[in-house]
Amino acid sequence: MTEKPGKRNFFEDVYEVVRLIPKGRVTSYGAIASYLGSKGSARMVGWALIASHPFTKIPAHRVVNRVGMLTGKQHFEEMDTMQERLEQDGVQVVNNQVVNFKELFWDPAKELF
DNA sequence: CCAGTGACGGCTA
DNA sequence: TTAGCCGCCACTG
Repeated sequence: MTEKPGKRNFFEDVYEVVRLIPKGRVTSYGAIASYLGSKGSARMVGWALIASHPFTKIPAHRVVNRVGMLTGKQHFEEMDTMQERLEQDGVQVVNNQVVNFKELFWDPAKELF
């Protein structure tokens, strides 16, 4: 996807944060964007994940929107892939929604540094 | 170059 | 309280 120098830094940063997400935990796009400094640009985080999907192997299934809904499941290899992977991590998902999302929520700005 | 879109989030009615 | 609109940033057509 025509990686350009400079902006790619933002992408790499997203990948690193996502990779640091502990198993059984989930985070939101806004939290990552805020941690990167581009708070408000949560969309860019999602875009970065799309771009990284087939190229960079990262637990993108641990990233959901601020409601805990698996909005991006449609972008996975299969729609159920995201939910299955989450259940594999021990995260309960019902109706495309993470159960106890608030408890499983992992904030990089707080937990990470 | 201009307009539309998109794994979102926060604010206002 | 719930529903809808606008805003941020990058990419495609």
